[in-house]
Amino acid sequence: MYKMKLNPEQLEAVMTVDGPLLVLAGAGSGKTRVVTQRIVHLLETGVAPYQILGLTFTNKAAGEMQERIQKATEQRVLVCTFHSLGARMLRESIEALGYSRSFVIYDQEDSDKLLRTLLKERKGELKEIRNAISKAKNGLQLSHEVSDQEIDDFSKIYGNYQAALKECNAVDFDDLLLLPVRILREHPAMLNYYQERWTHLLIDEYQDTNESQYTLVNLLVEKHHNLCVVGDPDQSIYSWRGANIQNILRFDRDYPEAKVIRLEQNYRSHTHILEAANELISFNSDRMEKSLWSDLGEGAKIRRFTALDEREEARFIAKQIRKHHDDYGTPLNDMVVFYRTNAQSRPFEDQFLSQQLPYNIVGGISFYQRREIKDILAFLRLAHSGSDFIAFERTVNIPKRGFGDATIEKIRFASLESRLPILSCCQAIVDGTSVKLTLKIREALGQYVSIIATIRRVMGESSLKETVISAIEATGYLSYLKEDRESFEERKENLDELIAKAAEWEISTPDPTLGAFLEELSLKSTLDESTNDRDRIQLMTVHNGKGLEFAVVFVAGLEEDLFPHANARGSEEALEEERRLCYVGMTRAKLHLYMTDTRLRYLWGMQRDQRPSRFLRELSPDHTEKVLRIW
DNA sequence: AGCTAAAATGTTTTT
DNA sequence: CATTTTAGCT
Repeated sequence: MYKMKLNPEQLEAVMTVDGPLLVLAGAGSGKTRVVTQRIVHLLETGVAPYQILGLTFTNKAAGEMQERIQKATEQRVLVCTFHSLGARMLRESIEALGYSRSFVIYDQEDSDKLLRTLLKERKGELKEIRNAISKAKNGLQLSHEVSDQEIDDFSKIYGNYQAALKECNAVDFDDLLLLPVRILREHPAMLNYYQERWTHLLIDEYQDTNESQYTLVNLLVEKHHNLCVVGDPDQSIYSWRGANIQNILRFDRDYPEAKVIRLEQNYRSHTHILEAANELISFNSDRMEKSLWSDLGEGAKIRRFTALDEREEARFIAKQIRKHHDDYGTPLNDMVVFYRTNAQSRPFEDQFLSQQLPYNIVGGISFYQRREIKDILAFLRLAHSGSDFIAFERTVNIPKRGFGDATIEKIRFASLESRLPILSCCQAIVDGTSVKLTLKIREALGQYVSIIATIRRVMGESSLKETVISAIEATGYLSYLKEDRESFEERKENLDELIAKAAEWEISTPDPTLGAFLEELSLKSTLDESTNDRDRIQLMTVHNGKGLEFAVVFVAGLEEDLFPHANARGSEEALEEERRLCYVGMTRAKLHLYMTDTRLRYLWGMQRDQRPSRFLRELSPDHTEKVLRIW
């Protein structure tokens, strides 16, 4: 009966269960409903829940979809991100590549630290090299397959980095995609196993998949061809992360028997907003034509405002928010301020704070990237794996025990030479069976090793919550934090929150091991943490707004060199991506859309004259109205 | 080894 | 300008 609410195209997408299917789903075309109901329908036709695999862009989207399916059918289907899928596959099969099952996942900070110890005198090139390695991995190139053209000894550095990761029994984010592909390619039996395990795949946001994700999917569906991909080429905004828009554009060539369905009715926005967005995106030349339409009525025109500076811009937006909230009763959490760069959030925070408007910033520094959280997690990681050099380096001198760079280097070399994992090597040094270090250092190291041993003991005997607490207590971490009285309270609160999260997770998870907990935390994105349940205005980058919708949307900072960003200058391709980004921002709006720019803006430490974004000129006056300074 | 102060460096977007 | 890295001093 739920199927009656669907339009004919949506219904066809839901009912097509066999063979490859491409759903070109324009903004607001009811994509989520179609995807969810298609899975529900698959279950109804007799596909077992464990044979279905849904892949989404964020954990949050995955969780929501899983929940909806469960509500409708009382069955649980695996829906996760590509990176979680990779982690899951590696957890089962990584031994085929010579790693141990207790591997840890390095985030960018960890990876950078590792790379830095390898680079030594060349650390000026760190970013360049890190990006090159990431690009190579996303393109599925191994170290012996890359050339040294751009960076001296690149192949060697890449190889060393990969070897060092393995030495630490760690994988980086890109490995979560690359290594599963290697397993499938190098081990036919495993390929066969996974192909039979997941017979029906469904992929959301297909326009933002990269080469390794594309290959992973193609390997998995090679046998059954039951693949449904959903996406919108006009919303492809992650090419800088290796996403290849061609993956969706060439789908019908990859699968000639594919059915293609276009969802072009928009159920979200009124026509002024929608047509202005259509107009804007039509300035892009390299795209698949489509015509989104809506029958929700004309609605309000887009309101344009040019402020003197970023403070006035924030004041204007705060005023409009007040108006919508107080006069029209729009809940605060149904309004959003979008900006191009995270740094732009400052003036809004200042303004909202002084006006006492509750707000919520999505993105920026994640809870799990805070120093105190990473410190404690590093202790836990070392207790878990024993090989994690980066976790060792981070924790060995917390609290201060007199370890400096030189000593840590010595221990690292000892570990490499003896081929002992870093923790066993420390034990050997304490026992006197490895390199000789001063008595003072040996005693300090002994203290450290026994702390890790304590955590390990609690880990074996007690709950996860107790393990986290033991990591905080055995290390004397709180007194270490007290050294900085300024930040102590806040950091302590964060640690309490970590304990609470551990306790909560432990209850809601079937097999709550420390390893699984650490894995989940490393895959958590800033987006996944945000809760929209309290009534607060949402502040976020346009990138973070993908997939969301709001009654009232503000797109701020529409100025040349900011949006579009200066880095896109001169590249038609990059400029088109900026335009798609602007399109994504605009199409989030249901009822009201405001677009603002400023004449003056503090940027890179100085005040600069700003010119209005070319995107503003690309909107026809039919759909816009100027708001003057007489609010 | 560890602190403080000066200097450099960099700001797009993030799983 | 704001944060991070380095140098120089103890």
